[in-house]
Amino acid sequence: MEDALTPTHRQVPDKPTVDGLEERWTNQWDKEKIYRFNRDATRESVFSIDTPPPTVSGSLHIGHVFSYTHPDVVARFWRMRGKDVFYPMGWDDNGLPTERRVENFYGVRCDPALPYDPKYRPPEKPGKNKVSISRKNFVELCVELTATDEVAFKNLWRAIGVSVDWGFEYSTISKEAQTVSQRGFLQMLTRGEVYSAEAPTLWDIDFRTAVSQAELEDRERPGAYHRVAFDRADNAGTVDVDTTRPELLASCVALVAHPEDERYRPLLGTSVVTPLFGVEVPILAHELADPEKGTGIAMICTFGDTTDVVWWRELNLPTRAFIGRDGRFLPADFADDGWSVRDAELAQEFYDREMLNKTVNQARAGIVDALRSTGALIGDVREITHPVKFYEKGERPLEIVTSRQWFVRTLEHRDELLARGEELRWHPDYMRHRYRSWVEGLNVDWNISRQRFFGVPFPAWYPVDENGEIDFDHLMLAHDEDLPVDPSSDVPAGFTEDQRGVPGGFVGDPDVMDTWATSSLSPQIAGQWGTELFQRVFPMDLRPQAHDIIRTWLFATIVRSHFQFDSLPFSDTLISGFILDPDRKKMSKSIGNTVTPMPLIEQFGADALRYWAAGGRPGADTAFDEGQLKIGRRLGIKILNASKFVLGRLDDAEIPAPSEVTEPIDLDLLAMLAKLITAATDDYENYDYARALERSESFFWSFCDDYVELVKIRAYGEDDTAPRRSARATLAITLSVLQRLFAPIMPFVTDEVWHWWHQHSVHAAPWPTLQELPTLEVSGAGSTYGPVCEVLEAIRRAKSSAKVSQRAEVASVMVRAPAPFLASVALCQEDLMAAGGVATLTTREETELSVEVVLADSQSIGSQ
RNA sequence: GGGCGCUUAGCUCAGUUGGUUAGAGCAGCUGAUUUACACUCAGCAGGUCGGGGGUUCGAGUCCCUCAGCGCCCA
Repeated sequence: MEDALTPTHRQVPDKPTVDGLEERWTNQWDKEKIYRFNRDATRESVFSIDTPPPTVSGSLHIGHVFSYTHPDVVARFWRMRGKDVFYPMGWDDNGLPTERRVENFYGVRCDPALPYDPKYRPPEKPGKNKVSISRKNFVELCVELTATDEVAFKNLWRAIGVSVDWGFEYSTISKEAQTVSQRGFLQMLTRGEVYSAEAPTLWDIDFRTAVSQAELEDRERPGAYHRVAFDRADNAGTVDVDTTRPELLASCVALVAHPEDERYRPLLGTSVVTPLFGVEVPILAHELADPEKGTGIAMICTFGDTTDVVWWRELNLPTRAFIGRDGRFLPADFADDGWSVRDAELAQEFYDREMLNKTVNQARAGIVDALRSTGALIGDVREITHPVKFYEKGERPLEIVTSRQWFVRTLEHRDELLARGEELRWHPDYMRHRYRSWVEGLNVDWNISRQRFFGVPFPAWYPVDENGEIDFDHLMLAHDEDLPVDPSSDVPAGFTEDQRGVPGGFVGDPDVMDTWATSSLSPQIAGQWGTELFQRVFPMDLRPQAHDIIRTWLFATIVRSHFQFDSLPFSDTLISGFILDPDRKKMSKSIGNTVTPMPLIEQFGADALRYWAAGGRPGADTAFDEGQLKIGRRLGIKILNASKFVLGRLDDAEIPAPSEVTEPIDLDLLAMLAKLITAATDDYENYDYARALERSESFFWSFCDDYVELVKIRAYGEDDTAPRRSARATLAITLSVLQRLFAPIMPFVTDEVWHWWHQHSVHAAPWPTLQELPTLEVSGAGSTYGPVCEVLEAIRRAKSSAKVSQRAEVASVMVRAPAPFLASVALCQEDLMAAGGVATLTTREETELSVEVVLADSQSIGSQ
């Protein structure tokens, strides 16, 4: 500890500059391996960070600088506090965003039916029409492109001084991540936490994949209410139903009204007949039916939306799902036993003519015409705007199709998951509400299978029976020691490749895992689950992330850790806000208001960007402000110059010890410094780096402008006197502390100035403590400094209003004030007179404070 | 519809448990200027703390209510 703080030399450049510090110190840190994790560390001494792996297929923007600076600042603080900081870095490269980027970048499309071409190269420029290539070729291109993307990301991370240990770099498509992911899956399966089922699934008809509840978003879309008359089965009249989706009439399995709704109560338990198809369906009651909506009675179809799924499940209704994976209507058989249909032949004929193979929109047009001509459509169609569920990356409304998917049981663990959310420490605390309302609102289990290509495959195969049918009930799983496996090229135990897809043989599970199913294991991947490392770093200390992925990444990570380890995956989470453009709009590629960071680093310096980022408090959306970059740059320059000034004059002798601080003003400054250390340390421990910065910054500017000005004549005088030694010791101590307080936020400039008088990096130096200071009475801190500065200000004000130089001579100063104030001034009288160029200073005890300043060669100027 | 956050100087934001005259930076204005720093320094000006009501000796801060903005969930 002591050694790292003891100055070894003084070597101050003539013209210090903040330009070029990034490359110099980044290289030096690499060389000295400052950020390398100590693998022998015990869990107690470790501070581990569950770094967010960014989506590398996205574009780099200023938001990355913002959100990655925050955990880095925290990491640097704890490193200086003596923790063994485990700070890995990952890249999230699997998943749909990468597939889309590859499709557009190369002009290709994956067709799993095509054979692999080992010599395939994509066209130089993407053509107008996408070229179909095999799955393996497609995946190879994904791997290739993400590798170059990752280099660009890594360059930025290094440029802004993110202090990760690059020895722990991972990517979510790597073999290691796939192994962890498949192992996690197999163990969930063993414990019964995951299941596969043929079930209603949220489905994007363009991407041809299932999506999960977390990937939904509502979009306002035009729609129309159609009032449709259903004949009562007893012919006692009609029941009118408003619907926005008349094309689902064939899938109608019931009508539903609220149990308390007097209008429909008498009808509960009776039946109606669907128009056009003549299918008899019951009228049922359910709380979710909204009496205010339309006529107050709704059609339940399998499946128009997620409410239909709830009704279908809770009311035990039959399934008549006809929308296929391409969004077109599938064949229906009205002669089937499950139907209670008046005239099956007529229904079949109508369906086959107006519905079969049609898109949703085409079928709707046909149905509406037919309803109108039969008189079942009541009144006019009423156009409305209503929220429609979309896949967040999709372009057309989601459909709900029935398909076989893998689900994680989240619903039945809702209460435990809510409790985990309460257990977690959130910064800021109010972000816990986001998690709670998400978990409370879950209505389907977490679907983790995607019908896509670039992802982690499910380590499973199914037997094919003698008739060529897939037997989903007799799953064949990979063995742990064989992981990772790809069931599309690997073969299950006891089979050979030539048995693939033939009767009596097998097929591999065709799907890949949702990207969150892998990234939710980031602590296991980064911490190398299964090795000795894992016990040293898990559960992690900190999960930093943005608030938009609380319902996905944070939630999913908690689910996995709760199941696997019966614990939280991390004790604290630090939620960062979004970056807004200067007009306070969210930055996004589509609006075109994103800001590219690299040119800003060149213009202002990485420290300036970090300064701006560190000003954003946890959770607060922050506007991008170039003005803040200028101020950050200015602060960096000031740190250089102040350090140069202090150290440049201390190069001819030893720096006096703390015990040699004897002058009251010096002791008072150190008392204030002690308060600053305590407060800033407290701020950092509570993840309030912004406040720590603010305190340090304001102390630093006062130190430069007031304290240094006050003592510079005493400190740099000719004779080696006790007052001179007192000032020199104070300057050295304060500078040392301030350089370290700024180090987490401005790592480049602080390491530059630290090396002017120390051998090793400031980032390996200990965090400042009160033990470094002389013994002090802290409670009255500022009682001398404050009054002295007030008099100094009065002198400056007098000079400023007389429009003369601050160096102008002052003939006399008269201070009138209460006794304690005068006593403080007296303690620092010589410094004050020297700093102000004052010839004579007199005091008089009075209740009101006033300072009278008489400039040399001038009129008396009074001021208060 | 439910929830969360925000609303303080022209702009960006601090303001810890209610307690002197509400702070900072930027921008503006007035000046200074060779001995650390023009990427500087000093000074000035600028606010009925979103509106209304309440609790209190005392409210930017606590309570109620209204309005606007943003986000989350349904």
